[in-house]
Amino acid sequence: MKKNLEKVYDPSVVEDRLYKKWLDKKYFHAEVDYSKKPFTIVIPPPNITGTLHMGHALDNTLQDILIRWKRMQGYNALWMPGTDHASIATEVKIVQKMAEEGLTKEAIGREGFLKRAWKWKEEYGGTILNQLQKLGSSCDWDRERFTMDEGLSRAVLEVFIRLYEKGWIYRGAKIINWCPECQTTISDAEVEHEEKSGHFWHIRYPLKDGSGYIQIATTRPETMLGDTAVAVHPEDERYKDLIGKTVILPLVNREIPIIADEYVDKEFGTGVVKITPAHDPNDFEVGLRHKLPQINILNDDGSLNEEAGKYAGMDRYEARKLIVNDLKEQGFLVQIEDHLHNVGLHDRCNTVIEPMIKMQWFVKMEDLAKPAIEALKNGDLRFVPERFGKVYLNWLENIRDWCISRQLWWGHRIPAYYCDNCDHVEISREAPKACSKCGGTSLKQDEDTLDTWFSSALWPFSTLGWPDKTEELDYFYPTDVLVTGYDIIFFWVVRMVFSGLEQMGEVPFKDVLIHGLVRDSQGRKMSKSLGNGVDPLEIIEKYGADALRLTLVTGNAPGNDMRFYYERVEASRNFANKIWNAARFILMNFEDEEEVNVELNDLVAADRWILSKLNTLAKEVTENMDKYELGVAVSKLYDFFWEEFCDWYIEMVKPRLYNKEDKTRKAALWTLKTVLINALKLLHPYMPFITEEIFTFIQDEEETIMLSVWPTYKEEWNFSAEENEIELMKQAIRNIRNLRAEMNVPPSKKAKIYVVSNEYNVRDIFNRGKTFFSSLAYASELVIREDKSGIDDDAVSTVIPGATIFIPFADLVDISKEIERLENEKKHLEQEIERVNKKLNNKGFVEKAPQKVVEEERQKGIKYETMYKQVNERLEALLSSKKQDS
RNA sequence: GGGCGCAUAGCUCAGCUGGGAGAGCACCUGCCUUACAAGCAGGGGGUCACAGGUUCGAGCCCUGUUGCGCCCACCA
Repeated sequence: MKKNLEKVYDPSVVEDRLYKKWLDKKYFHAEVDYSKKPFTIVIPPPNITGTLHMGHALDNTLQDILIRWKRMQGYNALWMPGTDHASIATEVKIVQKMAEEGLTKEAIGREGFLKRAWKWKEEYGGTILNQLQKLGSSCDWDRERFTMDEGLSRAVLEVFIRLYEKGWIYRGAKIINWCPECQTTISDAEVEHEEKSGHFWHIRYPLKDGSGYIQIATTRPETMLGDTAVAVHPEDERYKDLIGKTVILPLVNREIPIIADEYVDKEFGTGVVKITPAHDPNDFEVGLRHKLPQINILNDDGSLNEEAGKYAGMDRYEARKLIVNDLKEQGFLVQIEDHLHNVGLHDRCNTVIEPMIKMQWFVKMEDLAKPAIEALKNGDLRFVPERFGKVYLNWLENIRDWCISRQLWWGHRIPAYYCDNCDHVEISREAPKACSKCGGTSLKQDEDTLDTWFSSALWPFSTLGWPDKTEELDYFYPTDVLVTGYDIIFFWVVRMVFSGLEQMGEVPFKDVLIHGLVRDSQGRKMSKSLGNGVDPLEIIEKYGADALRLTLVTGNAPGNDMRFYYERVEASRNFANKIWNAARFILMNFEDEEEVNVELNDLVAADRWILSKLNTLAKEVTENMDKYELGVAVSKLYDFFWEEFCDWYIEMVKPRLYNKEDKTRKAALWTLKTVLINALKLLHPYMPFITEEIFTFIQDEEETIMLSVWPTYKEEWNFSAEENEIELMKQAIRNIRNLRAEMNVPPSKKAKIYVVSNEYNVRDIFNRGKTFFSSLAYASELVIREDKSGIDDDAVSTVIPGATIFIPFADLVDISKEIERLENEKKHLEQEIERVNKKLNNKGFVEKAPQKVVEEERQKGIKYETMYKQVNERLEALLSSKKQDS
């Protein structure tokens, strides 16, 4: 080592250079290798329309930490990357872009549209992956996949056909969620419920026999145009006699029956419900039970159709106003009540969805859900934190059939072919040449595509080559952990689990690590419309990817939301700066050294202490990471590096480094380098760039820290005696600093320090600590004695277990102030002794608490007793000398 | 209606299986000490939301209460 690092660390330069090196060297690439254990993560594929936001940054930082860590532990670590075609999001985007050119989907046709979409994908689809690289993500880019790749599309086709053949995919006219804006069906999971203030319109429907009226209440009066019955509860005394009678639907003048159904809640509203089977999921069910006609009154764009008579062609809300008005004029409207109710919105465009009956494709969920439920219950699948398992279960246990067809073009087209001649439906991997039933040759493929989540549900195995029997699949599946946000459990996690179990016979991953949302500093969701989003790339540009990554994992427990603060990024950046400077300092001192070969026997107490601390650190950090406690792990690393290593150890060894004659200089250098390298390794998953930059600078023999060996606990580095010794030194130094600070003594003012102890062992410790003790405690000289003879009576003092330390600040110190200080300390010690004694005199504690805890408490008691005696002695001496003075 | 989470220092949050309350930022004091002022040393500040209970011992476990937030659900 001859040169040194640049004075200032510039992440923007270093990060790009290192990432390129990692790519060139193919460090991220994983090949099947049965001699090693695999560790696999599949990325939650970002949408090709996406650009990196804080949520991605968090999600991918967590994954990268895990994958880098496992790679260093010797696993064959594969992080499978790729993107999702995101059918609706992408299609909307492309339609918008076409609109700017004055074009529509219909105008250019399906083929033309898909051509454009693919072109768009080629152009922008990789954007987010490039951005992930800026973050340092160590994905195996050679294996990048896209949900509409040839292979993955084959997987989709295969799954569709298999499920169809099992009878688990079917086509049916059922009530579905329709988005009038996007003009497509959406699944239940895509409907967001929002409480909105609306009205409750009370309307009376006249009885046909002229005997009066029956009063209903509705929040959507326009749907009355599609009413085909009025329902009451079978046991409702008020209406019992009316069951079976007929009412005349106002405005429409349709005769509809009064039926009885348990679905009606007697207590709610008037106890009478209008039944609109075509536009309400419950009414749909009621309609089926009573064989009611279904009258669809809506067009696909949300306007009313010809069934609506004079209201045909009007927008649904416009019609609502008019209908209310007409009802009022004709005397059918009884009252209008303010009412809070849940409105279903499409999560993509916030349009109020309309339930409608349409012929669609569905996945029957019952049999698929069962094994997925079982997998969680029997422990094959585990959520971290565990509570999300309940969310998962709750969803699966109440799941309804999954509507998978979409009236969109961008996606996997449904492999259903309809015979023009006989209406037979042919499900086939390839377009059939002739109808298998009638032999007709004119077949048309279903126009619809599949829900985008249908393909992402297969991601953990489709990316590994399924349906082919590949080595990759055999080796890397099931994956080890899935990292994602809680907002996506229903959409994706659930569907991957049942798909994996069904197609592969095994869970797609063992653990699901759930994280929360990154919010703005005020706790609001980051959103485009609010404009409060923080761009991760700007943060990386300004502070470095390491700083961003560190910020995102620090002080956060799994599953909890976090707020984003610039101050916290600065703190992270400062830590990177600290690491850099520590390394620079160490290198500086190596400048004239060719090689440092040291044995453990050569190490002094301070060296052993830090080594021992490092040893414990490696153990604890690994344990924390095993439990996905990344935030805890990283804060331990932070504290160790900054406090123990920089603030204490480096300061302790400075005198040894500066003295070229010092026989322990080499030991210090060796220890500095050893601790630094191991700390860098432990930090590498969190801060990959700066650790790599320093590591490769120091280590000539290894070309990357990425593939270096993860530090483990070594019995020979366990030095508990030296740990205690140095902790005692630290306490002495801290006490002296306190004294000086309390008396406002400037650091430039050095002072003679006396250590008085009647214990040989303690004096020995101070003797060994002389070198650094003097510099850290601002001592001009350190005198170690057996008794206090010859020390000025007005010297200030401080007490540590086994020793009293005196500083003769004769002219700086006010004796009465010193007495006050000692009295405070005495009081404090009295309190401590009392607390300890209380515990030790408590029979319950001594008998029931673990031996270790009791013993610890005894030791504390002994320690405080000694200190108390020392303080008291000091105090009495001062008091008597004060008397003499006066 | 059901489920879940949160309530700890001025702010934002950690606190792992119960064993003497922590961090970052902010604030106050003193230092440009030859790695780092993006720094060093020191300091103030908390009946861990409230009320019960279990325990030798509770921020942590149990019950209830209050406040905030989230998710699910077909009261029209």
